[in-house]
Amino acid sequence: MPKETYIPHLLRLFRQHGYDGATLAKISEATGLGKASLYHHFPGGKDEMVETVLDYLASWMEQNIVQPLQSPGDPVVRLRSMGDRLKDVYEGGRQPCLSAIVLMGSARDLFHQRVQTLYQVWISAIAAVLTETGLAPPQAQDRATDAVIAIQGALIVAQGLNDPAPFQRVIEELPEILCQSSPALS
Amino acid sequence: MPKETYIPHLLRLFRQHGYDGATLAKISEATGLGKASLYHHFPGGKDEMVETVLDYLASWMEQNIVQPLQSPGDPVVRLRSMGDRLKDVYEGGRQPCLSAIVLMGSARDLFHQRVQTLYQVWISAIAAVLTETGLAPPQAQDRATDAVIAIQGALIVAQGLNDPAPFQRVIEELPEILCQSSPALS
DNA sequence: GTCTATAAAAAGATAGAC
DNA sequence: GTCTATCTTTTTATAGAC
Repeated sequence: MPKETYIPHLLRLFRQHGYDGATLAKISEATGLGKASLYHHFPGGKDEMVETVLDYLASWMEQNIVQPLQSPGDPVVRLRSMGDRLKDVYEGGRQPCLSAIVLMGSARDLFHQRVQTLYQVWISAIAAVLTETGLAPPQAQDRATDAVIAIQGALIVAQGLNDPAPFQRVIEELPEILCQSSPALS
Repeated sequence: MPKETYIPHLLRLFRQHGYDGATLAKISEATGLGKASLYHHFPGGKDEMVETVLDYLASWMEQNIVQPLQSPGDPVVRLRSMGDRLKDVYEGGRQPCLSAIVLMGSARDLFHQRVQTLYQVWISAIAAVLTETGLAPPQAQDRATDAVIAIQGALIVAQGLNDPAPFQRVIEELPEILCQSSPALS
């Protein structure tokens, strides 16, 4: 099987156990591949596996978040579509964010640049939409940052409370709040 | 030295490397104690070390967050004092949250109950302040949850962008936003 | 309370057959 | 492309001296 086949398994596993907690034994079990086969697909070992998944997530974000945000139409509608995609990828708030996960392990330095770029791209895409609504660029940047803060925070709190409701509420409310003329989060 | 001596070192190390990434070798180096000495203080190994640090953080939160929030005075002032203490403990946004860290490793199940209780206590304390301002209990609960979401999210984004500014901005703005009659975050 | 030394287990990685 | 078997290194944990 081509190595792309295993990206969903790897994503799930790294989200569940973190970089350091996802041992080759667990990866082997989750993918159904022996260790040697894993090294055939990913000669660089775990690092290359995480890299592959992060690359996949970057292209997922480009396709499912950034491009839809750049398309024409009502800003609120476009932000709602972002929310729908986020509910998909985070399974309604039941799954944590891999970017946050890799920031919190011994692999932070290794992948920090990738995560930073991913956040920057995401924030910029939201900010571009908000400037369309008449918001000045600096305020749009702050408010877009607050949007990502709310999403990431909601994922953490949903994990902590073991209840996806906070995440879902944030996703519902975010589009309108972001487009209010009186800033809510910024 | 009594084992409390090593709590700050352990806190720093677990925040930096996560539960799985903080090996006994690193802990030994950070504390200046040999492995055998570590087991003398913490017979339960790493699990007991994390437990000890989480217990410390729970009592820190009771003293520095919950009690000040319950004291008399202007709600905005009390929430600002919470912000000051958070800036201390998270070193201005340069350090991640240990609660979030333990949620994202192989020790999640082991410590999840502790983290859940900690979040619940924190949210309830904020909600109690907000009901004082005339907010109905359900809305106060939601808005208090949003406050913790904003704080946790700001820590993640500050880590991801490698820039403490988002955290500091959230801390500055939070007290007023929470006490606005027109809800900002909820 | 701290150390050195050592054991036991787990994790990462590779060789070579099929 | 996948496997079994093996090897190396790291990690956790303990025994026993000081």
